[in-house]
Amino acid sequence: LTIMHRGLYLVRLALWQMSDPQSSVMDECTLSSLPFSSLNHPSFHGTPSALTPDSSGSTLGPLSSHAPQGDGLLYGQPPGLQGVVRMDTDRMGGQIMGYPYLPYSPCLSGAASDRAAHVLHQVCPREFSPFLPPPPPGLLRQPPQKKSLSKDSMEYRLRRERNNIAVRKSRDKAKRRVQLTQQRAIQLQEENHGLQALITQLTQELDTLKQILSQRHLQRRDNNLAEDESY
Amino acid sequence: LTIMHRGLYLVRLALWQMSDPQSSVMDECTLSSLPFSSLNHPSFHGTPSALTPDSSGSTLGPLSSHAPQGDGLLYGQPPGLQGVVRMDTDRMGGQIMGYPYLPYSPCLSGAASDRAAHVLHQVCPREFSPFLPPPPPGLLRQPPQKKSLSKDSMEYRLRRERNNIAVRKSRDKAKRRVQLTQQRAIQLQEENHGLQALITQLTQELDTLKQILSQRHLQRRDNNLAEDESY
DNA sequence: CCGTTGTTGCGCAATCGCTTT
DNA sequence: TAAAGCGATTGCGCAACAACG
Repeated sequence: LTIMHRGLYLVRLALWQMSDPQSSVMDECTLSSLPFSSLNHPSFHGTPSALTPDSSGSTLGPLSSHAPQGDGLLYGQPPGLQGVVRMDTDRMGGQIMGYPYLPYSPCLSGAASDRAAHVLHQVCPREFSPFLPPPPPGLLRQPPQKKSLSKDSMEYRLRRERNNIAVRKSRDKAKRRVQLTQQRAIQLQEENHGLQALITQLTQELDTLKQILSQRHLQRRDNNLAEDESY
Repeated sequence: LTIMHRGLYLVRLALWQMSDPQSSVMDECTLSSLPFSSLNHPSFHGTPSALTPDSSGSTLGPLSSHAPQGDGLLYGQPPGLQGVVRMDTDRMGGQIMGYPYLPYSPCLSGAASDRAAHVLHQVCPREFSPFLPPPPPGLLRQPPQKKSLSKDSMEYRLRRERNNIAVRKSRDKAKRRVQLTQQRAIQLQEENHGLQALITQLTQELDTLKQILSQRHLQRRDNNLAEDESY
């Protein structure tokens, strides 16, 4: 079991790394264009999604609120709900080598967005709105109750397996993206150093020339003065 | 077991120092110091680790080999095993804002070090060595059988909860790191543009001065010629 | 509207690296 | 010196969405 496991993993990893993004060149700048959307909205909860078995999940509710270290009080409780903020990258055929990959997350700031998202989730959560009158009940299913796929159903396993594949693919893509960003940052840094050196050199040259010019100027003025005197 | 452990650790350390990708440039400022280790070894399998319950995992073995689309044949089988390459960042209090965070992955360049690790893995894998005679069985436990923590034991839940907290923390850190890298890349890019502009300006200035100087030169020579003539 | 693929947070298990015993 | 303990990482599967088609 595990041997196969490792073997297959190695194969996948090797193949992945073989892809070898030779982005080393990428000439000068580029990157400016940032076709990134941002900040999706939370959307509602009541949608049980098509792939939900008997919901006998392994969440193991209790025992989750003591936060051992002083990690800043965070990480204490197991939050719930996820994926409220997305970034909608890709969506054009898996373009990884396309430059605009830097601004991955739309909320480059606080890292608190997740928790914020959760809060937001709890704030405007449930149904359409508590302020609006309930829509005609004949047009919406309160509990959509799509399909309660049993855990051992073939359909369920098929869906799970497909999703697992998608997940692996997506994570590989994310990893590549991060690596590219890192490479790019390093490259940019080196480029920066080169440019700084060039600027230093140019500045020195300029200073030299300016000095020469001013000396000529003085010299010429002296000459003129001499001529005036001799006049 | 632990002997091999330490031995492999040394090997790993050596490999790390051998790899050292960006030894080429990067001399100037920061970023050069790469406190990132790399190349962990896989270590053995039979060790149930201290935190392993009845192993009634939800792996759900079968049904896992059809790879629907043409995703490149990868992502087909459910691999197993993980964490072959580590980087051992942090380890100083969670420093995130310190610059040296770019080289997250230790294999920024050829990505061959990973393969090397894997190879190493397959080369010296299983037990102490197939070539050595088995050590006195009284001194080593074949299946260490640390503790078969039951899934519902308090100890198990405590460990799980602690690990969950650590995982959340680690992932937050990773996310912050990625975001910082992106920010940094963007900032570097802007800086690059600024430097480019400066270079353009300096070059123009230099050209102008050079022209002026050459003109003065010509003028002075003409003057000299005139004087000579009038002489 | 429904089904499929892509993302993402989370928990689990395996391991690693380091400290303590 | 070896083993135990513990936090940190990471691959993986699951479930809930999100985005398309």
